[in-house]
Amino acid sequence: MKETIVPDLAQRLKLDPLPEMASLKVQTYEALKRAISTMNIYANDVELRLDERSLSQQFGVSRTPLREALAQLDQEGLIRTVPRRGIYIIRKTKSEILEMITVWAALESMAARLATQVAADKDIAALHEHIDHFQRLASGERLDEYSEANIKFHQAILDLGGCSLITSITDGLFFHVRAIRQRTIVERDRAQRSLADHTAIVKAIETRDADLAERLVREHTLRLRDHVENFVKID
Amino acid sequence: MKETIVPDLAQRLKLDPLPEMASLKVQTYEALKRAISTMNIYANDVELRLDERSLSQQFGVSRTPLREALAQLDQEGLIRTVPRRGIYIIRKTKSEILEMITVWAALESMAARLATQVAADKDIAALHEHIDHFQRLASGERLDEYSEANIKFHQAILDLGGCSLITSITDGLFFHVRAIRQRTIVERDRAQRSLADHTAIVKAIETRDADLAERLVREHTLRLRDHVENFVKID
DNA sequence: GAGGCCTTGCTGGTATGCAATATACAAAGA
DNA sequence: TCTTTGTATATTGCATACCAGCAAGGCCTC
Repeated sequence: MKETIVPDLAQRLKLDPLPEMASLKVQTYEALKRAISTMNIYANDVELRLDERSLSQQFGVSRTPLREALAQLDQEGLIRTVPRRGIYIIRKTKSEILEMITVWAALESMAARLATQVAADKDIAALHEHIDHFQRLASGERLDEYSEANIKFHQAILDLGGCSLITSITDGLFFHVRAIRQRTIVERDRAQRSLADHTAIVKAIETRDADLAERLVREHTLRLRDHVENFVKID
Repeated sequence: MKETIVPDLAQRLKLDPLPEMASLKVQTYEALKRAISTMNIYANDVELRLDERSLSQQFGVSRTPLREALAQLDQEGLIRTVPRRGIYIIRKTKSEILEMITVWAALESMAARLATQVAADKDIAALHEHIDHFQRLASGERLDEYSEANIKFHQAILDLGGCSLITSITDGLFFHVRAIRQRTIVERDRAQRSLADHTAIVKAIETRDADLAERLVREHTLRLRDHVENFVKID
């Protein structure tokens, strides 16, 4: 294949990277998901019912791409469409939340195990930044920022496992966990305990102790599970 | 709420098991999934491309419910639709298969741990039937039946964990694992090893040894992972 | 006045037509 | 002969119209 001067010319002209116009289905899906995650689903006064036609008007698209977006959200468990009744935003039950944390524990402990085998030293070292950030926020007042930093740390470990399927599953899980974040009363002693746990976890990964890392992650997350089970009221 | 005699009457009349006319979308979805699972995706001569119009004619439905079914299969990772190009049946890459087995290992080991805590004795005892069945088939010739019995055993453990989210995720995983079953060359010594593993796993669950059960399940499944990595050619 | 029946409107489900675009092929020019 | 460009075709994305089922409210009957 003979190379022409076109590629160089294009770069020199700083041509449009890529408009990358996403399909209306995807746009609508993301807009809906953002809207659902923004609103506090678990408040009592929110309207849980959606309407295809009014939504299509608000978004300025026809019902077809909207319905495709809704179908995807339905499969992800964020909404539920009942034929000839309506479309409802789903509030996860407490037992469903507990199951999600259980799966989270299983996957992250496996990711930690994998991390001890495949992660690069510098990537593991980067975990300390998460701990520092977490520590700063743990003594502060901003509960949501603290919670977000906590999730970020765990996502970092999940990434370190190098298993994209694990991260994609847990991403979906964290969406729901975030939604009930405002319901979780995080005491300060729990924050200190979490900090100690995180430090121990990083140390275990650094020393490439697969069994220890797995156990610490599992126990840490299952403790959160027990905490939610005992102290969080959802239904 | 006043109870009427209708429920009893209905049962007495052996009324329709389930008229429950599923929507065309669901029917199409299930038909497509069945078709995909029936055909050997990994054969070389299969047509990997689908066509909306011809499919809608074959199923006798319009494109709309068909597209919704396709969108769901797309999200599940069975197919992939490329705009203005076509719809393709996806062959999972080897690394994707390995990741699925890794997640499987993580979830089943957690399920085994949960089983030691929540499962009833009689349900655990029922595992022996799976082992017996597996043993009979392990020495036979029918590779697919052997493989199916193997999956059934693992699904039984997953069920014993009592976590429906785990079972729903692994169900999706097993679909793909089944698809490459015909590609896996299962040697007989592996079958014997599996049988020993299964027996040890059941024993660990029976004695309510959470750590042991989890470890045995994890190591057993990760061994399968290594086996696939080393001896199965997919791409 | 109360209860049952019927009408009507609202809802999601389905079918189909139009638009946009990526690909392949053919034809024309260098 | 090779390259380029125009066009035809094939394919999905999107929009609109219609259909069927359920719920609520009004009306009729007892």
